[in-house]
Amino acid sequence: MRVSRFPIPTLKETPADAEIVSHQLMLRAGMIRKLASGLYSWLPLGVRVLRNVERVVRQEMERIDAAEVFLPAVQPAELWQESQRWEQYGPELLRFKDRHERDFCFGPTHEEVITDLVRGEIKSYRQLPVTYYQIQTKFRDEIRPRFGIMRAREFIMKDAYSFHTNPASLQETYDRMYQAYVAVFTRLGLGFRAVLADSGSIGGHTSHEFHVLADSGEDAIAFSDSSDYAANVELAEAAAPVEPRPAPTESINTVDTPGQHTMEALASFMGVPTSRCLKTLLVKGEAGGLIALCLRGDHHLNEIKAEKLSGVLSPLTLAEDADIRAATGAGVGSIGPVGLEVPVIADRAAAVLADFVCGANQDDRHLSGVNWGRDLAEPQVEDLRNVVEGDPSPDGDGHIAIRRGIEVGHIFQLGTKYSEAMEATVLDEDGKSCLVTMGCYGIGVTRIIAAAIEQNHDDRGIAWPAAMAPFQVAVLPLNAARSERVRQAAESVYAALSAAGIDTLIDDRGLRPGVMFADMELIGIPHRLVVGERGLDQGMFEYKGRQDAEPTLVPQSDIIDFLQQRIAH
RNA sequence: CGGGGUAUGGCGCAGUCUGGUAGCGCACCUGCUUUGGGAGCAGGGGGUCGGGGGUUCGAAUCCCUCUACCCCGACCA
Repeated sequence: MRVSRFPIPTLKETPADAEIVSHQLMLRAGMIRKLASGLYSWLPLGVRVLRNVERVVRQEMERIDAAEVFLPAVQPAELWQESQRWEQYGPELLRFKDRHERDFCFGPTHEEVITDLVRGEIKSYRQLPVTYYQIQTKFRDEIRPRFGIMRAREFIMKDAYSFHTNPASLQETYDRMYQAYVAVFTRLGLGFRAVLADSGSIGGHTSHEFHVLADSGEDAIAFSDSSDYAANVELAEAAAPVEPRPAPTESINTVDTPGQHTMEALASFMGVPTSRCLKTLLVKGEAGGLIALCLRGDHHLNEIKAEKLSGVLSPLTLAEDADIRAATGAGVGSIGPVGLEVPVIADRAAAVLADFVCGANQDDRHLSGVNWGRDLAEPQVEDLRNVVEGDPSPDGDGHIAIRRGIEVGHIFQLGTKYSEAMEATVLDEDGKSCLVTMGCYGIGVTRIIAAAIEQNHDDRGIAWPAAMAPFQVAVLPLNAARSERVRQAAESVYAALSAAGIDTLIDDRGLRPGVMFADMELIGIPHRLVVGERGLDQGMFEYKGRQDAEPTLVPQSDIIDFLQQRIAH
């Protein structure tokens, strides 16, 4: 392509409302422009990157025999009512009516549509297993779109759905899909990890997320420092302390604690570490009453773990202030489990505290020297908290380290959640009707692009991994307007590279060298070829890789071979 | 939705407190010079100051109201 006919509107200045580097660079490189909150137009350069990512994804899907489909973005409410998700999904689901006042939504995902398709088309176990996939625009009305393309409302996703007669077959496809994901992210040149994950609202059980490791990531990933254990912090088990609870040494005592409403303030006021304080949270129970959740003062509640406990309302809902006062006689900040008339569930670490500090259920008063089993009943003990750096690894090998990750893929074993709700059945060998078992597998195609930039940039701009680069080579003629020799040499090498099947961009804008250099570095073209009088006098082109410190001279006659080799690895 | 902030030419900003009819840098257009790391000089075009209402002789500036966008928290590929 010629830059004169392939507009790349680069920006010298960083747009004020772009927070993270990938967002800034995508705007500056002229890949995207914002239309409205969470909605972006893709310019020609961005589209080329997008197509490259899609191509790799398609190839790896085809390699494991997944078949591509294209599904409606607009979906009828009836389908979502069948799966119960019309009610469950909440305001994130963009709903609207057509001219006949019929309810529709813009698909945030396609489980319902694909299940509907399959139940109509697949009748026999002989047709299974089968895997469909789609690469399409989806829409989620995010509470807070941010970070540009990273958390947009409209985004492109690859979703695959597999259908089976039994869990073993699902496991087999799941494993192949896992390997396909490893292949996709490896080919795209990303530093990533597969981690154990929660399956969330989509349902099902076994689940892995694929995360690109980056400090700007929105997810916290727990790793073992000595084994290959990796899990989303949401899911990582906090092992029970090995040390037993110490014997009580203090007696219970009521202390006036005016104005001490945070754990930090309370701990310093009482002269104890926050790890000797007990934090009590009141949440709504399934039966309508309240349930007290107790944690060590230095630990944080894991809401996903909490809402999975029987008796606790899901989704987890904190009690209203009025209900808290009615149940405890005090306000938030002064509540504790002693004398409380509601069920008490303590985190494993909180359950081995002795002589601890907790709220007295009277405003501005706390208790010190409190002990389970002596001053109040032994609580129900559960894993309630987020793991923290230094915790023992749940697999018993090593200790937990926590890093940030960008979730770019997620695979689930759905089981029969959707087939049951939507009555997707096939006839088995015995001619009996049985529910199909499903898996689903997502890749955030647009998000991958932002994640790749987070991992591959420097102070000059983007440095694309080869598989994503919008062009492989940039040909830069210096002073072509003054030198017919330069112009012709540049045109002929451009033609030769293009003929050799190499994606090449020639900067024929006739700008000063510095501008071309800066633009090509900003947009991240991996290989740069400078054509100037100086080099031509020696029969040379000047080559520089995006990450190279110094250019190298390459004989004109060798240039195609030379570049093909560079591009190949 | 709660808390904080912003809105002035394509982009980045000043001007707002203390009302007097809009400015700077970059970008854009023309000409000349220049040309191996974002050129120089000269000339030029472009803004209902987010919308509506009000106060005033006069509003970017003060008051009311609406909207959009950004940041911090709860949602997810």
